[in-house]
Amino acid sequence: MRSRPTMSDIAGIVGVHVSTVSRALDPKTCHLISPEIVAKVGEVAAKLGFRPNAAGASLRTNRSRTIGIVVPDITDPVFPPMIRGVEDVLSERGYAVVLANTDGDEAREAEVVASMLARSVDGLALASSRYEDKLIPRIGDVPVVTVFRETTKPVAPCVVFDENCGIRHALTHLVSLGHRRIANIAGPRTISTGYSRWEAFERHRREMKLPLDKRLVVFADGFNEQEGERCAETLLARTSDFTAILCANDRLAVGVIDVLKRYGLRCPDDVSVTGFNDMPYAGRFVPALTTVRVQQYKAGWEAARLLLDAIETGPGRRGKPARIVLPVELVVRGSTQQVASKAPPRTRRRLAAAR
Amino acid sequence: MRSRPTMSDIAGIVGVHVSTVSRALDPKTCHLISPEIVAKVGEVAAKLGFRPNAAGASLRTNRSRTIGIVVPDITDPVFPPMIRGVEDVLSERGYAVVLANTDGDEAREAEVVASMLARSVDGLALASSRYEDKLIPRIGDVPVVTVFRETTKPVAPCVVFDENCGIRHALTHLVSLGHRRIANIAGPRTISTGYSRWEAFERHRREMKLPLDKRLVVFADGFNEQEGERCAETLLARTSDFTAILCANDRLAVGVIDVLKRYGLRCPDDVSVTGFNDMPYAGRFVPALTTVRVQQYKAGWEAARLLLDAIETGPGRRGKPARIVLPVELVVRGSTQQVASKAPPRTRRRLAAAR
DNA sequence: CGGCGCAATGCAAAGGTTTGCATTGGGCCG
DNA sequence: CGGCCCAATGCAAACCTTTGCATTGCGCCG
Repeated sequence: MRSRPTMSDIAGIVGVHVSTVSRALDPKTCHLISPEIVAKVGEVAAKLGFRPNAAGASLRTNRSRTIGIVVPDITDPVFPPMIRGVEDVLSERGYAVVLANTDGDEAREAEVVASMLARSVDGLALASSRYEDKLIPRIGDVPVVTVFRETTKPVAPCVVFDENCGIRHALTHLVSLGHRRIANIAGPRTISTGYSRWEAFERHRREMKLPLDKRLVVFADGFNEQEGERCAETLLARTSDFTAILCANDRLAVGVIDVLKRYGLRCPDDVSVTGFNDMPYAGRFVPALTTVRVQQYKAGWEAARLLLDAIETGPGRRGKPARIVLPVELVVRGSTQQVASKAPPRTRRRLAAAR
Repeated sequence: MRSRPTMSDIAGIVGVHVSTVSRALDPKTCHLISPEIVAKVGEVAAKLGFRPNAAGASLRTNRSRTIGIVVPDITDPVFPPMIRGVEDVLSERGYAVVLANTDGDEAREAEVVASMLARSVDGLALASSRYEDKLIPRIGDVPVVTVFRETTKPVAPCVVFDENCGIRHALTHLVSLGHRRIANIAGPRTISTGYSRWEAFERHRREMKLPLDKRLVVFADGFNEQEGERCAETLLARTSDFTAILCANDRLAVGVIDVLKRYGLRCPDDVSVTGFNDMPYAGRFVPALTTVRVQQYKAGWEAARLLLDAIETGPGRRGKPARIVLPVELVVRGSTQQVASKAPPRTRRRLAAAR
């Protein structure tokens, strides 16, 4: 069982020095070598099934043609399209992608980033950063971008969505349907999306002169169905004096709708609900989710481009890091509807009956 | 800007040889070194923020503590849970995961596998293999497992589902609802799941003495909604003499249901439809999908264990490779229903009207 | 015809870690 | 008290590639 052929093997066969082989095989340096030798080397390499040993190259060059992607949980449907976007850009340029999940845990994130740095990744795409992130500044000299999220201080380039605009669209839509008492299931404010969607809700609520009622705002501790359920329970325990619920994300909305149903409230007949992200299949749910569409794939795509720029132009740390804001789009579906004129009292009655 | 600290740096500070540092840092060899030195080395390493350079280690040992996962498309919801299962097992043991998509393209798969081999992955989990796979035998001496899929010749260990049992459950369920004329949207027979689900359908159709009608079987070229739509169109163009459609996977079923609706046929009122996989959120679709639940996460988990075994026990190529078959479970939801006594003629009439 | 420059190739070091073998020193047994 | 063994550590090679510099040989210009 011969082990993997190396450049020395090729050099031996062709009868040249190993450095010649190295140059012949590299498109950027093969012009230095006579065409015949380049041809012969290529031929022998192919016959032997030669594959350059990445470890050797990495050791010498301190680069690995590998980048890391860190997400909270690949099982959350918003991430796969983003990851795919990154991979599509990068694999075309010969980069490999190493992936890790953190479950939103800060310590775990530090671990996986360390493990990636140990593997000499050339760049990192973080979709798991917190709004006040302590980790990124300590990463040092490997390029980092954040995707879907950003940090309070612009410490790394980021690709984010126009959250403010998205929330404004959703709220405007609800108001145009006659809703005035609108609850907000907000995301965790420790995460930029959670924070800015909540902030946008408050801003536009004021501007649209909707009534202020602190009971109508509940903060989730995570972006998932379970938290959506918990928050809906909390909300309903406080009051049922609302006709619509704006949720900071689709999965929260799904959980909320489940609880409404459990309490005998129908969506959208009794309560309209909006989500955010337009996650895959959101249009096939029952009810089909009215939500804000974001370009998940594009975000990954842009993040990868940013990363490539940073990697290939070196540490151009001049001025502020780039901040790409992708436009969003409201998608109106079945989970929102014109407010029923007599909705609030009826809601209350049903709720009482369900207890 | 100091570059990354190395073992030499630590050795210099502590005043020992670099090999001593190496041994002190490795849990498997640190018993060879006096406890005081181990402590001091650990201390200095921590202070310096030392991270072993994986390239150096990999060069020396020919192992990288990295494994590769190859999937057709991470955007297909069945894969993320599986990937997560692999990662959970592996990351705990200090392995990193590199991920690649192939879009089911054979050449692309060869490419990404080559790129992973160049990076000295210690193992490969393939969810993209074809039934007659030419690639795996050429991989050589790095352990491979296939997940979700298998090959005709048992050339590598695999983790698959009990497809036969799943199809039997689905078919039994439909028959118990009074369906007799049942169409089959089968998957590509070039893929083991496609092949064995189709084969199981035929076997159990015979055993249950359901009528044989070749027009009722349509083969998809891929497991996605678009192919589901195409196949449904094909089926309807041939005949509408059926009351149920058994689909080889959920995404096909989703596409099928779309087309039925477009033709004015309601699911489940006019036609019952079953899927396979119970992909995430399949229970929230409209109609909620009756389908066969498979353990995606568990499959990844088992695959990772198999891989670890193979990696750590060396090439124990004795006997046939392991074949783990995970049990499945029928999940009855809203897309199937008792056959309407007058369904077939009515179906036909509606179909005619839609044209 | 001599010298210069350039094209093609060789040389050797470097990069960080691991590991078989060598060395040292101390303790223990005979 | 001498010899032996073991524990602790050092030494050096090996893993494979890249790359700055050296070398060679040839062609061309002056």
